[in-house]
Amino acid sequence: MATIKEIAELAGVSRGTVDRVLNNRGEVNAETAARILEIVKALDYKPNKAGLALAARKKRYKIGVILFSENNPFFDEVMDGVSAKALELEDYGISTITKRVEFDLNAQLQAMDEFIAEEIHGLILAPYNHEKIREKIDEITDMQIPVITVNTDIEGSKRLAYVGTDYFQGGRMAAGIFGLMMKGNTELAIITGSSNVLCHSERIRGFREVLDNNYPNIQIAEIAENHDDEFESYALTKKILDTYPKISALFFTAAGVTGGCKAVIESRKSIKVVTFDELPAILTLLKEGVISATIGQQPFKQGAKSLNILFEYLTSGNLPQPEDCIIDLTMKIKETVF
Amino acid sequence: MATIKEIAELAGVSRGTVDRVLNNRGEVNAETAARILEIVKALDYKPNKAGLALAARKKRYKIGVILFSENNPFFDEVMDGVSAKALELEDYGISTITKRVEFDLNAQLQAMDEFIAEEIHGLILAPYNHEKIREKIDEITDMQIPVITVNTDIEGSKRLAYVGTDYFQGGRMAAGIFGLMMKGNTELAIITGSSNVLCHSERIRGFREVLDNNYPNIQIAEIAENHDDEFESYALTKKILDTYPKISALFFTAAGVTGGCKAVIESRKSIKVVTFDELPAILTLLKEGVISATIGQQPFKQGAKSLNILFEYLTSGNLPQPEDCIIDLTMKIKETVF
DNA sequence: GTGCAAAATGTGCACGTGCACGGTTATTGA
DNA sequence: TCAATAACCGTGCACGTGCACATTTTGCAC
Repeated sequence: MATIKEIAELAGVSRGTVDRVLNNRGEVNAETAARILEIVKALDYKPNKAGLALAARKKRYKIGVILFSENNPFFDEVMDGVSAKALELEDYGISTITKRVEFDLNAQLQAMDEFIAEEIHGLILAPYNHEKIREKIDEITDMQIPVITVNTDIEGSKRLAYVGTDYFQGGRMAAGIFGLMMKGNTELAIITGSSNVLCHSERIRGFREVLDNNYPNIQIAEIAENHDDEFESYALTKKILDTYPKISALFFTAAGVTGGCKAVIESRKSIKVVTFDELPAILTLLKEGVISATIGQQPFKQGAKSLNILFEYLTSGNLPQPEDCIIDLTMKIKETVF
Repeated sequence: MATIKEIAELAGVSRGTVDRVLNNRGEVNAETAARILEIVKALDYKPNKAGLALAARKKRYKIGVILFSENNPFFDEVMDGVSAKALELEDYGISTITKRVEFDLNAQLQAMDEFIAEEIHGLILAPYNHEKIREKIDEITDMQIPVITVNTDIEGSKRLAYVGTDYFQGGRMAAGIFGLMMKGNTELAIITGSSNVLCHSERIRGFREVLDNNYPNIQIAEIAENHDDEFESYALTKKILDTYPKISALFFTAAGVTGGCKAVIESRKSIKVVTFDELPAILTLLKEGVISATIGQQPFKQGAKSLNILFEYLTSGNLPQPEDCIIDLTMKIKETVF
């Protein structure tokens, strides 16, 4: 692997000149610069990471992390992922500050402002979906502070990248699972969350696409909306199971799963349930056979990936590859839980 | 983060003395050593990775990689994982040499001997399951060269770690998928490979465990053994489908999948097929709906993980955590293939 | 050709670690 | 008491990079 010193010797100049060319700092004779760049290209020079890290040790990067905290084990895992990566990158000048805020527009805006005041060098944000958040993200980005949206994207914002799953694809996957499980003409219902939350609407869109094209035998009897309230979801599910006796499956787009499952258990009917995430409560229901399958979003990986992207961007200027940012969905069934 | 220099200042000695204590090189006064170790512990000192890498740049680690090559796209992907990690670790003194050998005892033994002669510092091996390979692994390990078995383990050998999936768990997962898909009393057949190859026997063991305990409605009509020969598998499958007209599903433990599926297509029956891996041929069959689900073994990840474990061991002396070495199984259905 | 900026280039240090070498005390033997 | 030896410890360099500063070369007016 080539070093700056080697390039300098080959070009017949000193390390300093090569350095100036590589980091376009200071004036260098055009011919010399061209010669150096040629050698750089020929040797496929890439700066040594260890040397880079050592030299950059004086300037540390402070990364702000804003996640939701409403007794949400999902974001606990995102946090674990960030922390694990932070430990790994400690030697490379990365440190993190975290704020866990309620699911509330103003709380989030305030947290963002506080981080600006603290002069962070990058921000990882699980965003509340609102125009004002988009504006604030753009404002921060314009200050040369890269922002990563994690788990939920704010489309049209100037964020550096979105790290999370593909909601549409998640819906398709759920439909595929029902397609495997269900025989003959049958009905199912969808229990979803607030329709203005992207994850629900997109999952339903993907779900429908697969059903329409591949499984005409499966009909959607009703799409019921709850508001992340377990009791509301319980009542809703109960009513649906009473109203449509032919229903044999339920698709939860993520909200109110435990409440809904309570109604399923009480109904004593054989209902196939598919949902998202691998929270302890869901895994328990999976193990008990109430939930047939659950689609995981790898929150730990989302957290780790987010920080890694910021690290690469801040230390090397590397832009994230869009395909790297989309986290794979996983699928769990009873036999994969212990 | 503490450095050797800081520790030295606190202990009132020089960097050299601290270095001698940390790397137990040379003689140090017992009291001084104790004092230093106390400070080390108090500050939770961990050597700076960048400094370490820079200092170790003179001594490079040569890692040998032995994988099978019988037009096997699976090991191509393992190789890709190794290569990707190798690129990442290039700056930390890691280089790799690869040998792709046929599925043959002597070819593998010879490759191992050649690597010994080349004075490798570590070995990643997709082992041929044979007593002589176990002996050779032990011999290499006794020479202070760590060995990683990848994809298949050689149990009882002195290898540093096994990186790969849990075969037993893979069988359980397959059974779980059939459990979801199949209704009422029904029969299935298992198409497997050589019974002395661990992956087949273990998968069947796991498969049976789940069926016996959870799905008494599913009966195993026959377990047929082929020898990784697509035509043999085709004939075998054809015969089974003729012999047992009630059969509604096939479980391939990994060998002869395309041949078997050819017979399934020709039979024009509705047969649920579950198998392993995500080779192009299998993904095509999945997309076409011939295969219902396939269980992935993340070969890329296996390769990357193997090299990473060797790196950690060689540069820092870190021993791998057993739970880190077991690679998660993934599950793909039609809707997750593009 | 002399002076004098400006442009171009060279040099030295810091970062944290490993390691070779040299140096300074205690301890032993005569 | 003195030299010889062992036990113990300090110093300097290398590794690759970034950056501040020093130095040389060039261009230009007089």
